Amino acid sequence: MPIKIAIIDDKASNRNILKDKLVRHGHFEVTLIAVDGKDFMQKMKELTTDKIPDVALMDLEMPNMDGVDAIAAGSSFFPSVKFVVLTIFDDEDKIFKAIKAGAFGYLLKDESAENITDMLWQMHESGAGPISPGIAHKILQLVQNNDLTMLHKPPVATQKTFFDLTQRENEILQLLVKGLIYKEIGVHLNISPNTAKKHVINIYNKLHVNSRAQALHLAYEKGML
Amino acid sequence: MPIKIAIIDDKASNRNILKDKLVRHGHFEVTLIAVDGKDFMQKMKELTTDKIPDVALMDLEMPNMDGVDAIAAGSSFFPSVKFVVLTIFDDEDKIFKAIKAGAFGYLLKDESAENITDMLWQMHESGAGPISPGIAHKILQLVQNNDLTMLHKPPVATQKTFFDLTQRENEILQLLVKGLIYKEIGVHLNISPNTAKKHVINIYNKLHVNSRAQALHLAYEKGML
DNA sequence: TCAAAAGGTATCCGTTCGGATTATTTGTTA
DNA sequence: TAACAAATAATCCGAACGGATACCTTTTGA
Repeated sequence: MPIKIAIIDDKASNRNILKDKLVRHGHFEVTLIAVDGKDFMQKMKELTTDKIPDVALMDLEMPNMDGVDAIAAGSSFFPSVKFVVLTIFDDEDKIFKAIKAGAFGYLLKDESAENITDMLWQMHESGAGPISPGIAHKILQLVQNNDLTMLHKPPVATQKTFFDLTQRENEILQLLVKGLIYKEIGVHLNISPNTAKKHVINIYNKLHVNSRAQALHLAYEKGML
Repeated sequence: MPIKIAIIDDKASNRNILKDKLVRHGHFEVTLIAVDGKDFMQKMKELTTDKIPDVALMDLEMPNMDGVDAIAAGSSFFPSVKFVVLTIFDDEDKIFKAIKAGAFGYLLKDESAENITDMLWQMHESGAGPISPGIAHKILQLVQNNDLTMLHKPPVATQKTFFDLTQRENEILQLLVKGLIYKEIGVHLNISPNTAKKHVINIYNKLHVNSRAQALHLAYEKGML
């Protein structure tokens, strides 16, 4: 049984070349191709079970919904999918955000095509997430330097990792989680229920969801509380 | 100029085989061999400047002074030396401790000799610490779950059935959590949306709540997922 | 200083939800 | 077998929600 792959990249040539390399390998089957995170989430919802990918190769910088957000949302809603970043970016910030969002691997695009397919195959064999050597090194340094220590005792910027909710929106998210209705949120914050609603809708847009339940799901899964 | 290597391992056969492989490669020169951490520190102090190793291949479990302590001490006193763990242990605890102690790389002994020499050479070329794929994967997971891994706090005894939800009700709760609406729940379970709704209302009654958000809140807080 | 970003308010509309009620069918167990 | 829990299903109603849109004020950053 071939490994089912999803490719998410806003650049057509990237998508095509990658798909080519994968199918040529023989053990891979590309079951989903998307041009950005939003497109990916959309298409995932419409897939039949047998087409749900084992692996999602995710670019990072994309319009509408970037890779980090897509991984955060995707790994919550489709936990069986292994999200592997495939990008040209190797800065610690992006690496860190992607990992915290739920990335299972992180590959650089300057890796040779053979290396990429090999590492994906290795992942299937060993169960270990594929990571480019240079990235592995940076992750190690991340652990070494107290970039992690700040996470032991969350100072301020802990949940600012993704989705960039504003101060107010975070406040309101906390109340949403408790199950308050608009009217009650309004009372708690001394604002109109209409305003509360406006904020909530804004939150939905940022999280790329469209109901309380979905928002709470994401919030809990990604530790935004 | 060859890369100067130190080998620290309490097992003679390991030391010899490794040394053999390295010298055979041609680019390496073994300038120090020690049987444990203490021996390593001792011998380092007596080395002439031109013999100070570039890399120290450090086993972990050793008498007198183990690898972690040796890395901690060694990286303090000899900051120019890159300490690379070479061991059979791949548990997160050892990995984490070694990294915090100052390890620059982490290789597993089940790596082939060619791989090890290759990765050491790569390190010299790229400046990135050599890390076995399986280890890289675990480090990534360490970053991902560091709040759990580091401050491992077993919450409460496993609860299973808190509010005596029936089988079906639990199924439906799972779907509720994902943000499905009645119609969708019906489709997923091949039942009428009305029935789905009935179940949900029943769940609310058992949990003593009256909205999806509140139900999810309880479900997450009480670990019913 | 001037344009964005963030926060606040309101209204309209169709959909979904939560609650209550009633009823049939299928197991289980006393 | 009688009683009961669980699952299934339908209907009615008012409340709440989600989405779009338009407008205003305050804060902030280039």
